[in-house]
Amino acid sequence: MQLDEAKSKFIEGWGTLGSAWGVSRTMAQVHALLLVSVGSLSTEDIMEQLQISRGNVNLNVRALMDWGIVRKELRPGERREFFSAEKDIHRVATLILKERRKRELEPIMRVLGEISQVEATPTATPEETAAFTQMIGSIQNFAEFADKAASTLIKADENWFLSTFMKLMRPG
Amino acid sequence: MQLDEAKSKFIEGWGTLGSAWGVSRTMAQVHALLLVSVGSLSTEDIMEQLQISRGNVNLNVRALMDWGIVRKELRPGERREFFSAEKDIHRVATLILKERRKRELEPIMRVLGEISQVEATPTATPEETAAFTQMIGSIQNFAEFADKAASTLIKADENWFLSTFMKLMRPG
DNA sequence: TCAAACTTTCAATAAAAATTGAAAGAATAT
DNA sequence: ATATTCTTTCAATTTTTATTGAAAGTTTGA
Repeated sequence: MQLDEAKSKFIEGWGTLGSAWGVSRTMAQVHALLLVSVGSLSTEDIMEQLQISRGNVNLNVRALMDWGIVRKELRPGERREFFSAEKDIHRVATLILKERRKRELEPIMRVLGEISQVEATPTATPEETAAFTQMIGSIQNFAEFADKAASTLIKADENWFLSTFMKLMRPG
Repeated sequence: MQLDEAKSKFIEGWGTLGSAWGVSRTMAQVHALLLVSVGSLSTEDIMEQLQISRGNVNLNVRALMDWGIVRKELRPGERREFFSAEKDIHRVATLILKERRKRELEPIMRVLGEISQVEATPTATPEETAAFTQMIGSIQNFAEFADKAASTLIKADENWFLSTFMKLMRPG
């Protein structure tokens, strides 16, 4: 397979994966393109390679910068902006986890906290109320567990990466 | 807060969370409704409580059954079907992880495997090709790591649940 | 200060996804 | 065999989300 074809397949696959996880296809594709590009790309480069409009590129590179996984790069003597992706995939994962935790875990935890203080009323049987409280409690517990697990995971991943890196540095 | 209000807030919150993770809002809401309902619900119950059409209910309960987190329940002497959600949240998480692994991890792994055999051509510099191969390799490694971590996590979670359960069973 | 070279914004438009509802299909009882 | 009750399907529609492109905004150099 040729490099260009391989890049296209990656961009397509990454886009599909993204949209399955609630990231817009184009945003994931811009990310993919920057991941497999050696230097940094200008808005026009991205427009051309993905066949999308200027506004769309601008929107998506800014979103990617909000996630902390794409950086703006300024070249001396050039007025226009260039963009490059964080290439360390472990850092990418960490940054995405942190951001999703803030955007999605925290809001649902707040809701769960609020509704866990449901009071017994004549409208609802005590059994119903108890069952509800128990379900919410177990979801809260699980969310806490998942949150801690994710933190541990990030650390484990860093260690794993480090040890792999060390092995590479000291082969044989 | 009253039970009804709390249930509504949960359904809304779960729906929002779902759509952030690539699950349709309505599907997540049907799941949420079943999670906080004590018995099992009929199609009409769901239609009424979520104010959605019959076809929509049918589509979404079947999708939830595909995920293995909702079951069809038949009551003796009743012709219509009733639905209930898996209430053990750890099992829910396990089932969702398994399904997403199959649906999303496996396809992207296949693509990564294919494109990792990119060959050097006159069109692309060796540096470009090498950089690409390295990036794909690190994504493959990471995906494998994440996959193993998820399996471990599920087991850890089961143990955690078991130990919590044991404590509850032997209090004081 | 002005012009040139960019970036950003946003109303209009297009595309994608979700939803409806009625008709067709199944299963069960009489 | 027919009626009844419920489930499933799917073309049409609605809603939501993404995209465009041109105008407005910004920065830099002369």
